[in-house]
Amino acid sequence: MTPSQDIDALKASFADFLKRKKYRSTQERFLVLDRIAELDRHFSADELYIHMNSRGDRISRATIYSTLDLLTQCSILMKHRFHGESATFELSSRMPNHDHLICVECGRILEFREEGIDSIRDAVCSQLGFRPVTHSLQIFATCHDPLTCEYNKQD
Amino acid sequence: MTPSQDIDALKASFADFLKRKKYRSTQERFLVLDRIAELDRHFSADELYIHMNSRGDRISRATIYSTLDLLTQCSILMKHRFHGESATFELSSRMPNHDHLICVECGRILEFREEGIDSIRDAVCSQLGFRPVTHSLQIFATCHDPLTCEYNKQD
DNA sequence: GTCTTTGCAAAAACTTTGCATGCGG
DNA sequence: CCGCATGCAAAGTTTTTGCAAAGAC
Repeated sequence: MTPSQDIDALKASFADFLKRKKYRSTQERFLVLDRIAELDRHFSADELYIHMNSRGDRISRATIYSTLDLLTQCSILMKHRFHGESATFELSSRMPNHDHLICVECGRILEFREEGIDSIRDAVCSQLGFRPVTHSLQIFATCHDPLTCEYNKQD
Repeated sequence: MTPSQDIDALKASFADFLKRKKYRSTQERFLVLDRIAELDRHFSADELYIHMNSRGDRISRATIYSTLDLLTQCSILMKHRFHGESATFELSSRMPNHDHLICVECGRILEFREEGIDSIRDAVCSQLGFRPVTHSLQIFATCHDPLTCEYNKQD
């Protein structure tokens, strides 16, 4: 999905951010970015930690958390907080400008694109005197067919 | 802000939900709803626990968490997960259909209303075969004037 | 060489669970 | 009175922090 050629662009962008903020360019920070590109899906900090260590990288949770925070600061990563879960991350470039629909019955997460949201975001920001960085729209909904949902206590 | 006459409507709606789901109508559950209406703002589970106990109510965290979950299930409460924070709740009726803009520099949270979001939500749901329950739009942005933001490491 | 970053483990923050007691139906 | 709900404390999760050692500049 993400063409591998994009990874170099992400690394360049990350390197630029680190330099601007006077943070150091360490091997671990770029290794984390590599492995995230490899995963190419939603993931939690701990899932990434397990992925990397089972793959042979020796890296600590502290470094993972710290690097995820840096990557989120510079918008390479998008950080989501869906209900009841630990934080979920994904590459912003993986599927630009998409949002999420969460089934409140079974917890499924669907991705969708809706062009109109960007203009709403920009309008709100200019009205309140802010410069938009990013957004996260979460729609909570139930299946029309309750049989496909597992945890419906009512039926 | 929330007229106190609304509290009875909320209680009736909660009672109805409990009956439908065959949950018991306990004093604690309605007391929690009373105190939430009293707060009339965003709050975390622990803030409510402290509010109630410093007010003289003797209630446990377990009951708070359990009741907040019930109140969220029946849409009386809205549960938000902003970045890096514990879950934040608020009465849905407090300011219907509003969303949040979060300043990524200083963490301020502003509330706003934007009518267009509802139609986007409904369109997405009908397209994907879901029935909308609620939504949460979080816009992350920076102040135009960086001086009003505190944590900007760059300057 | 200096000073940030890392790894490790311990701690903190937040939430859930187990069990005995209490109260709603 | 039966059985779910509560209170308490303990355990579970997720994330952060302190400190010594390693690595970036």
